[in-house]
Amino acid sequence: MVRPKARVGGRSARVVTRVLETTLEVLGREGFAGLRIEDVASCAGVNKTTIYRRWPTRAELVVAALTTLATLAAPPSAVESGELEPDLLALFMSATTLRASPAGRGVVSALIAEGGDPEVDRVCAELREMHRQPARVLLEHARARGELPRRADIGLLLDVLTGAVYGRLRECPEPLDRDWVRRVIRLVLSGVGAPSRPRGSSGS
Amino acid sequence: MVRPKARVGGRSARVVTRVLETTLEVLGREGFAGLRIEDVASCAGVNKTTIYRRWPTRAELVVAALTTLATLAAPPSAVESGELEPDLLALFMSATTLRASPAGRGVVSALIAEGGDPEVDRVCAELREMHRQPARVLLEHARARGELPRRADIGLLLDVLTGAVYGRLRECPEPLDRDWVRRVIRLVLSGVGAPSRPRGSSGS
DNA sequence: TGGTAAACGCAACTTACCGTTGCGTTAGTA
DNA sequence: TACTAACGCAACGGTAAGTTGCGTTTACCA
Repeated sequence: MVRPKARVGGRSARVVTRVLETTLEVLGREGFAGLRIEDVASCAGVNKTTIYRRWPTRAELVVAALTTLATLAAPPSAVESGELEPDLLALFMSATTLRASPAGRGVVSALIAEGGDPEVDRVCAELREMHRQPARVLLEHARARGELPRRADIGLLLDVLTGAVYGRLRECPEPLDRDWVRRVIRLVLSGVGAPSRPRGSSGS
Repeated sequence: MVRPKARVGGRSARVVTRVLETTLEVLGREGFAGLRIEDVASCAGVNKTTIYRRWPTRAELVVAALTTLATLAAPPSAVESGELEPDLLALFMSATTLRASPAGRGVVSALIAEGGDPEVDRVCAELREMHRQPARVLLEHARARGELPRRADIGLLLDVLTGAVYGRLRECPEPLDRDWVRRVIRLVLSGVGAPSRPRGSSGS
């Protein structure tokens, strides 16, 4: 069996990068339902045949775009200041930061959208779990150092926090209101029995 | 100007009812993206031309289905026992009850889905607000009788509660876990400073 | 009870996008 | 420089959207 010599550099790599990047852009503009292959092709300056040969179905294209461009799809590594509330706030606000770039909007729309296609849904669920992970770490560290009670249910906290934030992101396209996010975090942390910080002394 | 005699009873009414009901069923099965007019037509035992003449676009059909069948789309009138936690629990669990009927699944999918069409999205937002209303009333009554502190932010409570529940409904199709919903409610109510009920004595 | 026309069924049509195929051309690799 | 993987291009068939014309059914009213 003669292994065909794969061409990894040069034109092929350029095409792959451009197509996947454009896919995320169009995904952010039109959503999954409105994503047309020919639209992606023309925006990427590529013939649609090229796309079909590499990614047979629309779902595979979107899956590839979300998984391959890991640098974009990956959640921001949380910078821990050591205080739970401002760390969580910074983390959740990063969704708004992510939306600043065209491809980032595609990632966010994948985080909050139902694709309709089972394979796409699976990848979106993975992506959501990836984005939950930094928050989970923050909560676990906070519990380890006593900022959260030892019996705190971190899974439940994550469900409520991410549910509220993603729900808000889904319902209106405007950037997150920093103060609203802060109040959500305070409400939930206070519910689990975390010591509340004074109302005024929050870093902007 | 001769007013055309409208035909409200008989065949026309039967057709309208059957089509709109079928639309919700198909919406629950396939989602908005996968809803095909010809599919609705055949399932309703009606020619597709009939649908197009009455509802020119797919969006208008879905909007009509969601708004006209108000008895299905309407949220369950909350039966107040006088205690906040079990009332909220019963209210949120009704989403699962709603899903028992084929058309109810269409309503639920409209509550949690992004349509892609702006008009459909607007109606879905209205529908969500309709379903938030009973919970809002429960919370306001609870605050009025002192079960919640006077300074409790009811809008915020609703954002967090519905965000968590709808997020859960969206991510997996299984019925809501009653105990999980109860823990969400307790977490949030405890956060706002509501007196917590004993852990065991909840009317399952 | 019969006449009128609103509403429906049916078939044929255009349009749009999907996804495929064959073939010529470009450009990475040896 | 020779080879060929990968791309561009054009044309194709398939499916569903949405439209139109016309004949048929049937609700409404005199």
